[in-house]
Amino acid sequence: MISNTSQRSLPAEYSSQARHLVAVDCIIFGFDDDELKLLAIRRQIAPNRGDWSLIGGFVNQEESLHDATVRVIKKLTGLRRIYLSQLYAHGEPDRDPVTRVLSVSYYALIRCQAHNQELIDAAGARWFSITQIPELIFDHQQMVTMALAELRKEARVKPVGFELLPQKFTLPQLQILYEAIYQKQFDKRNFRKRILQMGLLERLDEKDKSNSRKGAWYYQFNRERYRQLTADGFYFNLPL
Amino acid sequence: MISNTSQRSLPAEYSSQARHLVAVDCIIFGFDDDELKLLAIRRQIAPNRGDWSLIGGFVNQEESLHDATVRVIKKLTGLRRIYLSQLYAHGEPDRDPVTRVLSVSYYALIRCQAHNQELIDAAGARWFSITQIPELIFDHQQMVTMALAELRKEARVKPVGFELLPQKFTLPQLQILYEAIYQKQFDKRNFRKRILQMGLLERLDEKDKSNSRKGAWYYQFNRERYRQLTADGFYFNLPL
DNA sequence: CCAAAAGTGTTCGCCGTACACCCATGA
DNA sequence: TCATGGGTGTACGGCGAACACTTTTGG
Repeated sequence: MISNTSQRSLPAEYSSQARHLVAVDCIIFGFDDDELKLLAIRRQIAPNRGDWSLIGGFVNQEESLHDATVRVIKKLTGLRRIYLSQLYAHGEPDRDPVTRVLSVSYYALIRCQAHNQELIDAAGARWFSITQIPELIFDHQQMVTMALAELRKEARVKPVGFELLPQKFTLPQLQILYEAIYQKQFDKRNFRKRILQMGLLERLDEKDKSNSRKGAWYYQFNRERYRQLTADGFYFNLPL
Repeated sequence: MISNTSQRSLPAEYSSQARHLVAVDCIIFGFDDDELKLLAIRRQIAPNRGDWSLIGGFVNQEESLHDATVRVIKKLTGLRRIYLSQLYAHGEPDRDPVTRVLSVSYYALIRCQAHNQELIDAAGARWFSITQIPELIFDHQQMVTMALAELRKEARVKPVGFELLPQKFTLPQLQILYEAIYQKQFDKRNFRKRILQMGLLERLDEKDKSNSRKGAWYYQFNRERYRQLTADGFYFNLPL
């Protein structure tokens, strides 16, 4: 394929066009200590070096946006195999004060517990409760706001919540997660009824006794069943 | 601001990065002859010159994505002041066979009737019923599919349908529009009930007699009232 | 036996759905 | 007067919302 510097073989309508720096930025959500959290890092390049920033990086010549996002997340945090969804292309010419950089934001959901070790390797990475996010560079705060809105929209109609929990989880845990996402309390009985009615959870023969003497049953999300039902026209739906 | 060719004053972390061609492509919907329609044009540059294509164009150096979209639509069709919403950033390296071009797609809704004259000026532009879309270049067919899905999602929860109708419209017209969007028939009584219950339509003292002897009342959408209600936590909702 | 969290059912009101006839009018 | 499209009301069922007590068990 034609590289950046040898443009002579392109048709004039292509070669005469402006070329742009393109970055990806990633809003990474996790769930821990009964709180929804955001991963931020200290920016590693000037200007604003050391300020809090989303994970991000430039898109290489022959790399898809999705691949760039995966690469950047992997490099800066060690995380891989996480839930990723494109959010928005941010194209204001002055959004980066240095020069024009287009940025495509992605939001990501990860299971904190399964990845803590890897994150320790990421110098400067830190989790913030979404109720206490520090000042972020450029338009990153706006990206977070959009991502949260999107997460709240998605969590009603797609089983994305489970991307934030361990494979085995309890119903009280699940409810606390949803309460953290929506910053709102739900009725225990109604919440359980709705979740279980959908028939997507399997109860395991094991209890989590870390929070009570009685213990709470572990459940797991049945992905296969979800695929089947979806193919039959079923829609995940939590009227919160 | 720093131009494309004089990169020497940028920090090394910026100047060493790949630069990309970035385009916008626009899925323009209209409603006419009781059908939902898509606007396509004959591609004006090689390769694939003359093939059916979405309206699109490259993003200039100091131009936001939104501005680029407005400019491109204006230039190719004469249309302005239309409803625009960003859809997706398409970043596969080989999506354009000539060279890598990132494309950000937007979907647009316009009132056909109000703009027919301008469109006549746009050589090669044509409306296609969404049930009979011709073969489109590159990944444009996929963009249309995404845009349709998005329109169907949005039309349930936001009053976007009115962007496709004249200011004055009748309830039979409105219903036909929704039936065209969802390719599904609705019960007349229930449809009217739901729409009118929301209290967003005002009946005018005028009838459209072009389709029946009795005539159908004209209505108009009350934007101001919609803003008020939305501020109070009201959500537009059509359970179709 | 007590504290602390897990688990469970019922009632009520609203809304979505199905469904069939009268109205107005120009030709 | 009749053909054509415009307009209207009701009954039923299901689901979301509100609500309080029992169960388990480690200390």
